[in-house]
Amino acid sequence: MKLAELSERSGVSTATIKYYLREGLLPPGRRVTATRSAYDDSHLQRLRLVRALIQVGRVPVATAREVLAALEDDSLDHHHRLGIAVGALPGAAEPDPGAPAADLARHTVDALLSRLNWREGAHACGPGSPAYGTLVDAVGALVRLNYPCAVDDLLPYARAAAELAVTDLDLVERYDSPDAQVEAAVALTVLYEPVLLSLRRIAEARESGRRFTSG
Amino acid sequence: MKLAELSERSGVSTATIKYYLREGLLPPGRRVTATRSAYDDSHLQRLRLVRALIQVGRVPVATAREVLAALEDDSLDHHHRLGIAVGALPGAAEPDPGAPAADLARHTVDALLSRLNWREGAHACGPGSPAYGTLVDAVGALVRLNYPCAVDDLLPYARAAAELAVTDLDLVERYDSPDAQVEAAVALTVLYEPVLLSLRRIAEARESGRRFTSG
DNA sequence: TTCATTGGAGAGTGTCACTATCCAATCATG
DNA sequence: CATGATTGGATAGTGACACTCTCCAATGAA
Repeated sequence: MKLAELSERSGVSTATIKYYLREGLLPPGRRVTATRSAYDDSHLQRLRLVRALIQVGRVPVATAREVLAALEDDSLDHHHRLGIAVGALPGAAEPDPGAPAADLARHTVDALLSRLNWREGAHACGPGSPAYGTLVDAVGALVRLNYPCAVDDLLPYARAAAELAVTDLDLVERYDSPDAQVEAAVALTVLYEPVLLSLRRIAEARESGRRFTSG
Repeated sequence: MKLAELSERSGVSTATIKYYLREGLLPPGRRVTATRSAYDDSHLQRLRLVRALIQVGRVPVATAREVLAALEDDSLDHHHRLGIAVGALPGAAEPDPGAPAADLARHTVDALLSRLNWREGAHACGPGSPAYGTLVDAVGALVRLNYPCAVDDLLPYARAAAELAVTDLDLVERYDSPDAQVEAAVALTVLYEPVLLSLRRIAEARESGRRFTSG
C-alpha cells in the first residue's frame, strides 16, 4: 500500500500521515526503493488507533507516543503493559500547581481507596500513577469550590467505576492475542469515555425531569 | 472588594480576571467611581465556577459563556435551565464531519435509547441535544475502529449512567435554592467527570491485575 | 520523455487561553 | 498637594499544539 492509498483508506491526509511518521506515532513503512515505502494493514489499524486517541481521547501527540511505545514493549507482561499503556493516558488538566486544599484532597482519596480495599494493587492505584494524580486534582477542585466530596459522596462513583471496569475487561477478553487485548484495552478505555459521559448527561436530564417537572 | 483583592482571594491573576470580564464570563463590578468598581462574594463564587469549567472541564470560553447565560436565565423553569446549562457543556471533539458509519452509529444509539425507554424525555435525549450528538460521534468512532458497540455492549454503560445520575441529582438536591441547585448541577456534572474517569482507570487496573496476574 | 509521487525537512497556520503593554483617570499616602 | 500605585479599557503579543504548506531531489509510471 502506498502512502496515498493509506491516506485514502484511512481518510487522513498524506500531510498528517507524514507528520505522524515524523513524530513516531506510526512506524515507517517497508522500504521498497530509496524514495518509496510500502504500508500494510497494520499501519492502517495503527493509524485508526492514533486518530481515536488524538481526536476522541484528546491525547496529546507526545503522550500518544508513550502509550503506543508501551503497547509494543515486548519485555513486559500482559498486565504491566496494559497498566503502563492505560496509565500513560492523560486525565484532566491539572489545576494550579500550588497546593491549596491538595492535602485534604489527597487524604480523602487515600481514605476512599482504603475503604474500598484498593490499596494493595500497586499498579495505577499507587500515588505515583497518573490516574491517582488526576483523582487527587479533581477532588482538590471539588474541595476548593466547596462542593461535596466526602468519602461517602465518592463511594457511589467508585462502585460504579468498579462495575464499569468489569464490563471493560469483559470486552477486552473477547480478543484472542495479548497484543490485541492490550490495544483493545487502550482503545476501549479512551473510546468509551465519551460514551459514558454522554450517557450520564442524558440520564441526568431524565432524572432531572423526573424530579423537577410536574406531569 | 477591589480587583486586586478578588485576584488575591481567588488565586487568579488580575490580567485573567480582566479577560473574563471582557469575555462576559464574569459580570462587571458595581461602579464606585469612573475608574473603580467593587466586587463581592458572588463574583468570587462565579470566578471559581468559571475556573472549574475551563480548567477542569476544559470547556471553551465561548461555551462557558453560554452555560453561564443559561444559569442566569430567569425566564426558564428549573428543569429547563438545568437542561440548557448542562446541555451547553461540550463533549468530546467531533470526528471528521463526513458521515462514515454515522448512520449505523445513530441507529445503534436510537435502539439503545428505545430499549431503555429513554425516548420520551424530550430534553437532552432528543437528536438535537449535544449529549446525543456526542454519543453518536463516540459510537461512530467505535464502529469505524471495529470495536464492539452493539446495543448489548452499551447497555451496561447506560445502566451505570442511570445510577450515576441518581447519585448526581441527590447531591444537587442538597442545595436549597433553585439557583444554587442549577449551579451545583453544572459544577458537579463537570467536576465529577475526571473523578469518575480516574476511578474507572484505577478500577480497570485492579480488575486487570485480578484477571491477568498469577498470585 | 514527461509529469506526478515519494520521503524528508523546515517553516507557516489557525486556534485558544491567556498575558503584557499602554493609557488616561483617579485614589491613597505622606 | 505632590507622587506613585491602581483601575478600567483597549490592543497586541505569547506559547502550546496539531496540523498544513512548501520546497527539494530522486524516482516511478504513462
